[in-house]
Amino acid sequence: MDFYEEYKKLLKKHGKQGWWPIIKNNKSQYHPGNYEYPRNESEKFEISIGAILTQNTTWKNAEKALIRLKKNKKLSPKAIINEDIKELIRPAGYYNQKEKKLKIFSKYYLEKKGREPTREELLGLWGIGYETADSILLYAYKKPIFVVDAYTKRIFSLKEDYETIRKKIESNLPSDYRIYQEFHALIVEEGKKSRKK
DNA sequence: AGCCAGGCTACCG
DNA sequence: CGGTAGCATGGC
Repeated sequence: MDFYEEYKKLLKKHGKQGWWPIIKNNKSQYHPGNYEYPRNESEKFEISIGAILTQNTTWKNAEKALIRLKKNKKLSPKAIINEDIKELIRPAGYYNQKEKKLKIFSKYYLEKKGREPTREELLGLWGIGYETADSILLYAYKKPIFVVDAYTKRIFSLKEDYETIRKKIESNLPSDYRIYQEFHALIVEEGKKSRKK
């Protein structure tokens, strides 16, 4: 399958998606066509936390949790490590597991002292699997790594395992993080719409 | 009123 | 290895 053609078709159909959203004034701010995000460390951290919160959950619910963390000044590695955040992240579901995941990620985040994370390190953390690791690398660190999700498999009828699919798609696209970011977001948009009918 | 969301781990055979 | 229960809230 020519995934670059599929990408262009979806782009024409849905337009630029502006992922990953950043919380501003208590709502998700998308930035279509602007690939400069994230602009600082706290935005990188926010994207990473959002990637964990949205596991098997709608963005709407993850967003609620993110906003509550931010409102209560708890959207920082230290606060997440030291405070009880279960009640704040409750809307995102699985709050017991997700609190643990956020604490583990936050410790790792501090320990690496500003150095960029590696894929192997992220995958080694409890609570971070392929999709979450790759979302962090692609959207917070602009690494040209394609994020495979359930929609990707369904829309293109792909049955292989994660890594096989990822490499197959990557080898059919220009190695440009902006295209990877857009394509994954477009697939989610297409997947959400095509399910409702 | 059940099914599913921008998954992952643990455990089973 | 492949398959699946459990985790939990909120929207439709």
